[in-house]
Amino acid sequence: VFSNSESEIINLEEGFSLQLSNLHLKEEKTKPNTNGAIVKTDDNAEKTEDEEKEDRAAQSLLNKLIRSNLVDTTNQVEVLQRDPTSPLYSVKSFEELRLKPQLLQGVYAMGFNRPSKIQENALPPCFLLLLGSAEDSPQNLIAQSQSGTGKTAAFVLAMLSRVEPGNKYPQCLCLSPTYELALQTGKVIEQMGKFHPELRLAYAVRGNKLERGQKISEQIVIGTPGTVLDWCSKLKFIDPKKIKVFVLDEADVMIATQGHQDQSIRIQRMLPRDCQMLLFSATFEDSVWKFAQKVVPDPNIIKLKREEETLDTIKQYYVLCNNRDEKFHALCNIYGAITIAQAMIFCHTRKTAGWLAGELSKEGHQVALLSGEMMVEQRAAVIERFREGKEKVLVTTNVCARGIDVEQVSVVINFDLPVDKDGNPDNETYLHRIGRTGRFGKRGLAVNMVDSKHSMNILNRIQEHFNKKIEKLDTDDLDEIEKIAN
DNA sequence: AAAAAAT
Repeated sequence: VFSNSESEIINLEEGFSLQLSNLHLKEEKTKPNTNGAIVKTDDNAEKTEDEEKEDRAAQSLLNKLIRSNLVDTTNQVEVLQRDPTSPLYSVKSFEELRLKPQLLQGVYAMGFNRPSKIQENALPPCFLLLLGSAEDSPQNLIAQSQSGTGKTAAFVLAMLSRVEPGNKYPQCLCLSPTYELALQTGKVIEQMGKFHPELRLAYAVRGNKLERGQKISEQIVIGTPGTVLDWCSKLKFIDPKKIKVFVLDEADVMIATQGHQDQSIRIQRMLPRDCQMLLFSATFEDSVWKFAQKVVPDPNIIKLKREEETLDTIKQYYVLCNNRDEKFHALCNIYGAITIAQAMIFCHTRKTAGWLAGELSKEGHQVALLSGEMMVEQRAAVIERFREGKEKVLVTTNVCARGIDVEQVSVVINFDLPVDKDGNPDNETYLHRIGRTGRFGKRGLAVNMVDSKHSMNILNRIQEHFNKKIEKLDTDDLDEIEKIAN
């Protein structure tokens, strides 16, 4: 089915009927682990050179064809089942899930042909009933997998498959850490569910005001913690007892003490006992991981290991300066190089972000600013312009550190290094920030601006944590920068 | 420190 001829490629694009069986002929081998975990490893050992060459050609073509993570080069998935004796499901096609035709149509219309690695493993526990398992209740899940591996589509599919469009009340609830991410995920839900005529989505976000006493008729709700909590409790727009699926996107921040723990847990306590809980994130710091297992009853656990690879596609540099003004001038020097595609510049505070955007404008560089202190209407407009490519450079805070998916972003600049409230390096945020680039296996560039001995020390600790060299960059050497940016 | 918020 797969071929290099152009006519066939066009057919594939139009019909979305691509069969990828050729790429995954090898059966996966599973071997039991000491603590009941199953570690699956793709075995490529007996492939001939020709086969490998064919695989490589096929993969590069596919990547060009379809903007998705169809071909996942991940080599290790760790699955820890709630019941280690039950069979280990792993779906190789969306058909196996026996989705409603309207939903399958939505999946294919988005350009997904075959489940990504995380989807292969994460979907079965969400679909046990459909797969004809003896299990009667939907299973809970904690899933960790790197940026751009298809987490969003996995939990959106889980929600859409369980929703009953005929029932005009909220049945699925998804929480996002920020306004912008809620909008983005909402778009995915809308796209994937667009062939279900009756299906509606409500946005429980800042600025979305409803009349008192009103009830929400939409079957799915996506929102940010504060608004969702209000809608469930004092405003009573949502009856939390009727929620069947509860999703925490960027789950680690959603349950972290320094994050949205209070509100998320208060919402969770209002849900019925048999409500399915799905936690997804690219990172789970140790203490948060323990807490997750405490709040999610009998979870299935999926970990997808690809940290090295993520960092392989993203080149990391640092620029040595003595103070904030020097950082600003260094940034001006590389502005031309970073605007070849799109760039995101992260600052520690809203104030710095505002200042930096102002200074860059004064120098005649066009930049957009996005931070949490802005009005929601303005925030929606800015992120939209950035998505459309009307803005090339976005100066922002940690509000955009996670989840924001703009394909053209090829450079991430840490104008300030990510640190937590105690001033220690924030490794999780670092990985999330630089994960805004290098998406879909593309190459990405991260530049860290260092302005003191203290921040150099923080950078060194980040470098040690990921065990990955961060090289020095001379911002006066424009040739070198252009070369890297290209 | 940022984010969340009909406070």
